[in-house]
Amino acid sequence: MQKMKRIVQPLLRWFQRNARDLPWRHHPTPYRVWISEIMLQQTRVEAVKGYFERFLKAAPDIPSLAALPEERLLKLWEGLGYYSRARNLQKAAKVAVEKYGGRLPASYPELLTLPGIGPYTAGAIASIAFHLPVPAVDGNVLRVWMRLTADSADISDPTVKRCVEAGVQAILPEEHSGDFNQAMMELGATVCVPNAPPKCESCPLAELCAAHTAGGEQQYPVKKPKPPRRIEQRTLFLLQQGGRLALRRRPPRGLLASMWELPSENGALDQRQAVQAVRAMGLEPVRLLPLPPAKHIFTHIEWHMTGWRVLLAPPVSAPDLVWASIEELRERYPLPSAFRPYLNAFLEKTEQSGDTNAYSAQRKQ
DNA sequence: TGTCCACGTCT
DNA sequence: AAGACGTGGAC
Repeated sequence: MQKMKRIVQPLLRWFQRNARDLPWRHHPTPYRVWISEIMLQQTRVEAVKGYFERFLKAAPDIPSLAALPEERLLKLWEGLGYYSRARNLQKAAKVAVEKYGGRLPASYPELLTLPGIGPYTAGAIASIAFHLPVPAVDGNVLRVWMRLTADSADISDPTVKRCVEAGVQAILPEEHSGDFNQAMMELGATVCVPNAPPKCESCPLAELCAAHTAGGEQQYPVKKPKPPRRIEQRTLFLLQQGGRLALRRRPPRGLLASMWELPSENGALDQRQAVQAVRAMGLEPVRLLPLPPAKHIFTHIEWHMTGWRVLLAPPVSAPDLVWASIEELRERYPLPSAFRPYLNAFLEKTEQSGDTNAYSAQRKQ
């Protein structure tokens, strides 16, 4: 498959002229490349842009990342999703401090041992930051490669990815491995896009592309359909008292681990059941007002939510809850996006006038 | 509305 | 090997 060697020069030249100007490309130090690559796992460039610089400011180097309090760390990650990425980032930072003198190790196999760094990310850091000749095959590269070779193997199969890694390894330009890997990903993100239609008119590799010359770009890549999501009914409570809102910490494992949430119960509770549930938390409801239903879609679950706004009789004592002010909702407690519709309902009722805070700003976008 | 991106990593 | 783990935007 040395034939694929012909893509190298046109691709590198195309990348030189068409690389997007992205914040993490400015000073591609190992630390910056690492943070950006973890943020970019399963996450679009546009979503990461708003997080990268703020994160770097809060944790400018590996020791400061290792020392960040967990709540601050998760707050910096709030809204990005896959929160275990943030925890693994910090675990790896601690390993780097203890084992590698506060730096990332400059070798692919050592990078692979760090939490949160798998084959793709190890390849990306090794090639982009350390200029080592290692492939970095992500979903973009896989799609580009399968189209270039008109290969109808199922990319859900892990062995197929290993074949593509071997193929890239065989043609990788030793002196420009990082640029080559980035160029493949950039082409996949901006030209050889998923779904209809890839922009073959502006592709530097169109004439070398087996799928294109056969007129069938869109048949690739082939992959297994995903299993359907399961639907869960949840009832959320907006427990209000003196302008503050009750929050609860989620368990440290599983869905939205260690994030904060609105107190909630399984099932769609009617008013009578909701009163019982609130009493079971150690609180005395004065009035319950229904809130509109909302839906949140995770990869594998759909939450169908109903909500109750609950006015409480003081004094109030519930051991598992904290009472957060608007300021603390914004600055302190990491809250996943799933709760935003109901947090907004609280803020709309609580805000004095049209002032701006983090959530009302997000709401207006 | 629903489907896809989104192989990325961990378990 | 296959399921868990978020989010938002494009179409």
